[in-house]
Amino acid sequence: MEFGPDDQIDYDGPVTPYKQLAAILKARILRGDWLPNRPIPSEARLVQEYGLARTTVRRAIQVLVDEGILFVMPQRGTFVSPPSTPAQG
Amino acid sequence: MEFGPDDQIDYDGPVTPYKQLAAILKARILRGDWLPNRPIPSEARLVQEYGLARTTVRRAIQVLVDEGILFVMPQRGTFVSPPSTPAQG
DNA sequence: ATTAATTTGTTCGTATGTATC
DNA sequence: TGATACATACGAACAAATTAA
Repeated sequence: MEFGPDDQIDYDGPVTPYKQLAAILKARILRGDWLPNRPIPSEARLVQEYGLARTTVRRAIQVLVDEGILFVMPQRGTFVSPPSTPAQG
Repeated sequence: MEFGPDDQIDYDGPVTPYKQLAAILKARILRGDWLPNRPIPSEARLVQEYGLARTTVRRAIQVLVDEGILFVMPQRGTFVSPPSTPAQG
C-alpha cells in the first residue's frame, strides 16, 4: 500500500499537506469532478472544505498550474485546463 | 529482568550514548509508542528528553534510518517506517 | 453609478522541522 | 555548541479586479 489521494488531509503524515491536496485535486479532476474550462472551487471554498490555510491551498494549486492541469484567471477563478490539443489531429 | 534499553542514558557505560539512544528508540517503536507513518518526537524534543547533544540524537536516528526502521522527510520530520510487507504472509 | 460581495494577488509575522556550517 | 538557512504551515491583513445587487 502506498500514499494515495484520499479525501482527507493527514497533517502528521510524511507528505506535506499541500502535496496531499494537489494529489486530491488532481484525482478529482481526472475523475471528472470538474470539467475542462470550468472553474474549480474558490480558494476560500477549498480552505473550508479541507481545513487548510489559504497559503497551503494556493501552493497546491500552483503545483497543478505548473503541471498544466489548471490555469488561473485573476479575479475570476482557477480553471481546469482543456485537454492538450497538439497538432489538432 | 535483563539488560535492555531503559529510558535513561548511561554516560559511563561501555556503550556509546548514540547507540544507547538508538536502542531505546527502537524499543519504543517496537513497543508501539509511535506508529508507522507517524512522526517520532523532533530532534529538539529528543535532545530535551534525553539530555543529549543534537548531533548525538541525529546519529542515533541515522542508525535506525540505516536499519530501515525510520525514514526522514526533510523539513517535515522523522517517521516510523511502515512494516515491510513481503509476500503479505 | 454605487455598493457590496467575491476571487485572486501579495506581504508580513509566527511557529515548527530538518539541513548545514 | 551555536547560528543560519531552507521548507512548510497557519493566520491576518490589504490590494485589485470582477461580479452581482
